[in-house]
Amino acid sequence: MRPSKRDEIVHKALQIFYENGFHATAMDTLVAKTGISKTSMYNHFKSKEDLIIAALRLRDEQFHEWFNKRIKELGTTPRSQLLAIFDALKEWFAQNEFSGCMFIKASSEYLDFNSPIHEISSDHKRSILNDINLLAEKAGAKDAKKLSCGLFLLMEGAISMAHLMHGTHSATEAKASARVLIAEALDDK
Amino acid sequence: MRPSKRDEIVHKALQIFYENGFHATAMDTLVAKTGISKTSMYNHFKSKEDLIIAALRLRDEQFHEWFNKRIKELGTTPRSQLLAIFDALKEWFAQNEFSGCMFIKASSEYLDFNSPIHEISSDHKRSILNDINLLAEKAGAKDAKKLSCGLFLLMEGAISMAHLMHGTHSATEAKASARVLIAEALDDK
DNA sequence: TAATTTGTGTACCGATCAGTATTTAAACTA
DNA sequence: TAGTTTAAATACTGATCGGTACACAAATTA
Repeated sequence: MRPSKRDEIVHKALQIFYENGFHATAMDTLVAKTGISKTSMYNHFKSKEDLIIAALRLRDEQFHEWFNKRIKELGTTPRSQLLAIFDALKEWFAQNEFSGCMFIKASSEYLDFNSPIHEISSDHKRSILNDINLLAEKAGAKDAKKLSCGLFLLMEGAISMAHLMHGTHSATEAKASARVLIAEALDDK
Repeated sequence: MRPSKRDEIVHKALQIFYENGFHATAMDTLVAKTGISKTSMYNHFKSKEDLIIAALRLRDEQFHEWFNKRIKELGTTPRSQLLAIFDALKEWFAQNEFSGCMFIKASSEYLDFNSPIHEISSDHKRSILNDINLLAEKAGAKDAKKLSCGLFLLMEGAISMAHLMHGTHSATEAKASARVLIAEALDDK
């Protein structure tokens, strides 16, 4: 098995699903836009849902890598890194390919809670929350769980609104509120 | 024109779109589940998109009415009403028909920024933010815009996460952070 | 009662959907 | 070089999609 072909399919499908939606992207569209034959696709994935799942797993990897790397680049201390979350978000929102959170979109289209698509999406969010929680603990928050939940919800709200309102504004607003939450969790004696 | 039939179609379509998704709900499904003939539907709406738009407008009305009413019932002062937002959300999340925000789902499926569906969704969110902002002003926040934006983002994050994680937890967490933001905006001299 | 509007049932349209069969060719492996 | 795996092109399947045509029934209006 040559893994490169499979990877090529997943990478290209991910991009097309992201900008077009899942139901709205037909397998024929994928064939037309990628130049890869349908036979090859069904050789590597037994169904469209399987391909979607693979794309979501790739996205999960990509996002985690980018998120944690960028936060560490934008902030030097755990505390500044907590705030840097929102600088990283702003950069993301500013990209013209930005089109919201892939997992929110996936779970919006596949509403069955038992669907693996829904499961992957919630797992993804849980692990992002976990990343933030580790940062909050390292920063010495008096209630790391409370702080990380607050920052996480601000982040999620900002992502949704950046998509809907089509701008980077929500990142700035989220950062302002994040500053308040961080100050309360770290400054108070 | 008898308006009752049109209303019946919109009300029933709203519910079905909400629990099944937009692309995933075929017009034939609507016919089967409502018992209303397809001819009648296309008599009142010139396309599926038109019906979706009507359903979203109804949802906007319904949500606003419920939201503002429930906040006023759950809180006596502007300040307690700001906090009551999250009690209202918790009630919403606890309903077993709850399946996330209809407008987030709509804009997740119809990704074209120029689509009227996208427009209705962003208008809806803007007016919710406006409702919160009015409350923040009445409460005497030193920076009402900042406070209302923060609470709004917490609310949006909580809605998304309640859907993904399938629980009411996010409302409680959002409320805890909201308390911090409200205290900072109202208590500090 | 006569005319008009509105809803229904049914059958249909061309397009498109996810997925498959078949054949042929190219590329890797032995 | 022979054999095996993988990709490709093409054409197809049955189901379903959004939307329409048509004939008929019920209710409203005049």
